[in-house]
Amino acid sequence: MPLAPPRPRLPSLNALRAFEAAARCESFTKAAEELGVTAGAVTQQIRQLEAWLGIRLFDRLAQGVALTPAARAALPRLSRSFDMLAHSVQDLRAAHENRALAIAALPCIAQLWLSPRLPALQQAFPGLLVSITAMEQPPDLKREPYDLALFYLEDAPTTAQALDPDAILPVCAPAIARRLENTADLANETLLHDAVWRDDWARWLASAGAPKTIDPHGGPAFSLYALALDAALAGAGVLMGRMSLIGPHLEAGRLAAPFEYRLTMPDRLTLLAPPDGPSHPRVAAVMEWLGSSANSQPSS
Amino acid sequence: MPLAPPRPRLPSLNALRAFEAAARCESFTKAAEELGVTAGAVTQQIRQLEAWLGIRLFDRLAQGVALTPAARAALPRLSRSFDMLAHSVQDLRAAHENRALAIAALPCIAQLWLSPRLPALQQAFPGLLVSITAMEQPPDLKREPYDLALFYLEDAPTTAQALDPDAILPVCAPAIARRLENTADLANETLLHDAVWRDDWARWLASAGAPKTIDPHGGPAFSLYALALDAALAGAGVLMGRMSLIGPHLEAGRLAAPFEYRLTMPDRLTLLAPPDGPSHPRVAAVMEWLGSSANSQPSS
DNA sequence: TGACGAGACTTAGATTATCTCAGTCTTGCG
DNA sequence: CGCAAGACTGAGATAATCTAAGTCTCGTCA
Repeated sequence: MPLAPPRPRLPSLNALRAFEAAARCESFTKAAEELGVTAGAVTQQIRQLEAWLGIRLFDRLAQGVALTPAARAALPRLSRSFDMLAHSVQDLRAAHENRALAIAALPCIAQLWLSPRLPALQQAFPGLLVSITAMEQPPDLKREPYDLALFYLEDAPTTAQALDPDAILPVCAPAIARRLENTADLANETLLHDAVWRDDWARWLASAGAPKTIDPHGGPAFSLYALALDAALAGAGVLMGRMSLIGPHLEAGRLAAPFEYRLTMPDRLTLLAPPDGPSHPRVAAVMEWLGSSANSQPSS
Repeated sequence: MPLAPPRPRLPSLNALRAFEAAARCESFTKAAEELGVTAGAVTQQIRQLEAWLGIRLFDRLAQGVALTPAARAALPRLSRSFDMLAHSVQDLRAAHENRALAIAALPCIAQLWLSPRLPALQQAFPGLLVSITAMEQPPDLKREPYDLALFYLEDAPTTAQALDPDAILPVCAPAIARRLENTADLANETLLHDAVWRDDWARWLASAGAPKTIDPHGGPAFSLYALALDAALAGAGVLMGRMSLIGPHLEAGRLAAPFEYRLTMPDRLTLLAPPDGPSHPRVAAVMEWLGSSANSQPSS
């Protein structure tokens, strides 16, 4: 007795993923960002899912969306499903012999902290392949396929290893440093900023007791810290430097610190590993190596 | 420090689903059938996933495929992920007020057993919406969105309710029955078969001690039991009838049973509910009602 | 009170992803 | 040796998904 009409099946998996993200973020815009698509795409996916289910999942408010009770009730299990799915994929990836150790890092950390250490890392772990991906926000290591993440964090989760506290202080080309005697002299200099850390100058100036007449937000802001650093090296102004990032330049004399005062920061360079145990055979060893390498500044 | 290149994300969810099905079935062809696509589509999805992961998931043998150890190791968690995903969707569907009770059934059960009971069911449960989907194989109720399934099964799981044992016996139009005195007379009659139950005549004839000269596989086979039944009602031959399906016709005299002997079958009509508890508020009551309605044959 | 901004919606059209189809290849089996 | 089963391939069709650009609604702020 055959007769097999295409059975009604699950809704589109992509629509479910969009819903999960939107529900977790409570925002279509944020979900779209997370998924790497436009908000309109999320709108359509959610609508499609609502049509399939025959129920409303979000209440559309003027300002954003709100989960319906039914959607809220189903969310935890749905999220756990995607967590488990991602975990399964990690299992599969783990089978890849000698695969690259995937590191996610803040762009400035990738360029200025990790990159200089790579030669020594390669020497310490012969044959190790490393892939580095720069991103602004720490990835969800339960979900995304990275073996290690390097970010500045104030509160490190238990699976993480936070390095020694970091400090900031003004740095500049030696020629500029020579004409700076006290913080008031900064009024005549160009202050260089990183776009994300725009407040660092204000914090340092306040903490150092500098005259309030200095505009802590004047001067150019760079979208990449490395660009701001290049500008400082070229003598274009005074940069608020992070010791962990500009230490080697200070030691080598390419940069000078006109003022002694260092402001210790609450966020520390942190090594994060996936919560479900190391996903790459050498993660633990590499983490330990990187942790101890933090004290011995790389040469050059 | 922006700069956000599209991050590497999870592999295609559809590819994962295809892999899960293929791995579970250990066959691309069966997986394709389950997913309702062609085998070529599965081939391509698996290849895409293998390329993404950088590992081989199946060993291609001349005759079919074999899971690699890595794939086999990851399968259980992956399957559970999809189970949980489906479960989440059920949660969402459950929020739909007054939604239809989705019943999956063997086509012959849907047409000949369930259909005649629907009027009384509607009367017993006013306002209840019912949707019926016919299919050859019981759906995986962990995965597919049905609230109730009706199939002939030998071993019912604990969540199921098996009805009284069923029996088969030859039935035909009364005019034909009058010229049949003993089983040997069947040699001169056309035997009607259901394509799926092609062996039922052989089992009954052997059990009834009929002459071995009768060819138990002669005569036309119908792809739908209801078609074979129509042929029998029209006097085209003798059908091996299931009591649960042709009972009303016997009672009404439209069909006659030329021989007394009934062979009790090992598979019984079984009501299956999803393992995670009733997904529809009235499932339990409907199951009970259907179970007790089995004894009271519907009229007409 | 009115301009603005945030956030979601809509539609058309473009872009991808996915599927089918038809033919091929290999191998086990009669 | 021919056939059947099961998987592969590549081209082309189809369907799913995304983007883009313009709307709409409401808060917020001047």
